Amino acid sequence: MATTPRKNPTGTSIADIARRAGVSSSTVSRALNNNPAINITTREKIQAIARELNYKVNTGARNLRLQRSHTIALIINAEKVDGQTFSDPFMMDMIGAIADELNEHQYSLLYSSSAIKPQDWCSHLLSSQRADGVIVIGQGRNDEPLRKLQQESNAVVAWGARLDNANYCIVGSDNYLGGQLATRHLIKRGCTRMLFLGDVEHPEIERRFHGYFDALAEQGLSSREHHVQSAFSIESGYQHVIELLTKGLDFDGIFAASDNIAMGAINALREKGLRVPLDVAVVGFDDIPIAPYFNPPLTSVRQNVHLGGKILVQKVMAMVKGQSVTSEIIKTELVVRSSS
Amino acid sequence: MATTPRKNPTGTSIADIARRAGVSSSTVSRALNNNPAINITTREKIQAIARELNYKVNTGARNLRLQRSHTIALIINAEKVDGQTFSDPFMMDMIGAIADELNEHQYSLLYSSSAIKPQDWCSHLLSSQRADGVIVIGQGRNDEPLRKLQQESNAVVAWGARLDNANYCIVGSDNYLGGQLATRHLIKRGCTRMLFLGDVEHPEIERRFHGYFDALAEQGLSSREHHVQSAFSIESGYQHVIELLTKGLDFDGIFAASDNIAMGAINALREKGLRVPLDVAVVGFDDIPIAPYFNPPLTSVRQNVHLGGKILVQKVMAMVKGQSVTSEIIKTELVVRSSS
DNA sequence: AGCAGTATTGCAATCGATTGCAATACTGCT
DNA sequence: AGCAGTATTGCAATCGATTGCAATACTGCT
Repeated sequence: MATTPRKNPTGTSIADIARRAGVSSSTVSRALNNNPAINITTREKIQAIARELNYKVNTGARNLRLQRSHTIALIINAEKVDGQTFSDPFMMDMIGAIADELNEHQYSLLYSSSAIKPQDWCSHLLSSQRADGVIVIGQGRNDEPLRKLQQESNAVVAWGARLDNANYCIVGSDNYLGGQLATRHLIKRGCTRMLFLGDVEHPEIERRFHGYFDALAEQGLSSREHHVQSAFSIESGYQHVIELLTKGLDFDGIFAASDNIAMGAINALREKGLRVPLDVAVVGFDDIPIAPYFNPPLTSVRQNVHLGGKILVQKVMAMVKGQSVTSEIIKTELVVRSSS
Repeated sequence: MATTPRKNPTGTSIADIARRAGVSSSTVSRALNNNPAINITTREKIQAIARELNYKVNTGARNLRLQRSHTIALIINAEKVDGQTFSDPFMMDMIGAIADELNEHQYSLLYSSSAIKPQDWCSHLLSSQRADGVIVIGQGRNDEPLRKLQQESNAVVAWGARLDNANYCIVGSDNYLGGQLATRHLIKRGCTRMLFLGDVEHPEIERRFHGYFDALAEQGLSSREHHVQSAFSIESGYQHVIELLTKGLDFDGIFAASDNIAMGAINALREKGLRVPLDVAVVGFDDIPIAPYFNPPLTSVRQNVHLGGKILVQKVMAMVKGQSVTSEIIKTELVVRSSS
């Protein structure tokens, strides 16, 4: 079945309504904006005509005149694996939360995956006046592009971890606390030879590692191996643990930097005949929707994604309005299940 | 740390370059568009100045003049569960694929979650000239809003199942085939008392059910229970199976309309002491990234999400260009793992 | 030098909505 | 009737980029 396109009659413009109502477009514009300067009778007549003609304001034209875009850009700053877009339920939740909150503010959401090169962020979004502000999810291994973006714009908020030389506003989970909670829990469960799985080049992961490291130190313990370069994917968690076990590394507790990594790790452990949590206890991070339904149900550090999305939007909106804004860290909590 | 906003100097405009170069803005515009009517020397001089001033075209203004938006709107048409945004790895992959493909075409992606009411789709996106075309993921229980959208616009593509009275372009997986493949596989595995989990009010699910139903009929089998109203969530799969088992329903095979449902179902089975696949074999749909890492690894019908995203974009772009376009069904394949 | 013919450039309008200011219409009063 | 004062409305410019058409500059020729 072929869907043959018809020419879209470009819709109704203010000029059309003006002609129909026998007034000037200024009057129509004011009437539609409910400007009390316009006589109530005229106003209602014009509004009726607008309804009848199914008039919808041309957002582009209005934004041009008003020198704003009424749009926030969202950049998912995550590297792609094998040309495949990074896929994490955590992201989906975050995007949803942001979209809903922007909707509350009557703002549009311009979505950009990492397909746009960081050096083009500015040109693509801000300089070309496409967005009033930018939300970036993830700082990446190097936050240089983010700092540059902030320099050229006045409304950038990133989801990530607080960095010393960051000039942009950061909203993120208390990753350090999360790392501590997870590790203390593993210690309490009797683990003594612990493994951290994650790529500490990512600031957020580094904070998680730091909390983990300090919690171990509290008890005079040290980490078996920590600099495991692991992306956020299930596959990488699996691969790394297989490798480590093949090398004969001995451990009884794993703190994984994400639930995806944790799930991959558990698969590797199972494959090598190790039981979770009996032989190795595992704690993840994120508490994605599937965590309680994994086998074994995953102990995880919960990030409050919906609150995070909401705050990200509120910060960026405040900056757009010219208000001054501070970074914010959101509490994390440990959700204990059977994997530990 | 407070991030104090500075006023954004609105960037450089063509007029600025014109002043600087001592020419008219027409000349600048033409030079920047590499119009050969402009002397090559002038052209290069102007381009150099533009680079120096870090000029970026104002997309809004250009689009207004050119009567286009160079933007495609993406609507995730999925109901929310408990006010939480629908979250499925499948969606994330799809969004990523669409974003990447649009990026190839130099188009922007305007994202709208289901927070916008369907009756507002048109006003929000098309009438207000915000998007040249619309991609809708999911037809929902009732595709009336979609049909209306198509009527008012000339570029709507939906991801879903072919419906008789649909006037819009549809791209989707071969759900019927998927249902058949899954069911024939279960039959071959020796299942005779089969259960379908899914909400057949959704056209896509209905197709899956139909394939399932017909495959059963081929062997003279019938479905134990089919009209299980199950959303796409893990929780609902879990809940339904718990209820059915509590009612004492007896079955040895499950075809779940999504991997999420399948994973929930498996949890319920396990909780009730049933083994997968020994007591009950389970097949899901989607083949989300976690499927092979679930325990047991999930047999599932794979949807080619990346191809799907690509085709969705190509269709909508073709329609925007005024070309005529046909609906398209993408092959599905069964990926057999240990859950069956 | 003068002219036709081409090469370059600029004027002015346009896309649609908004708004400061001026113009007009109306009101109520003496 | 005439006037001040208020209530309504419209003119014209503006946001920034683009483009048809006209104007100007230049080229090469006799």
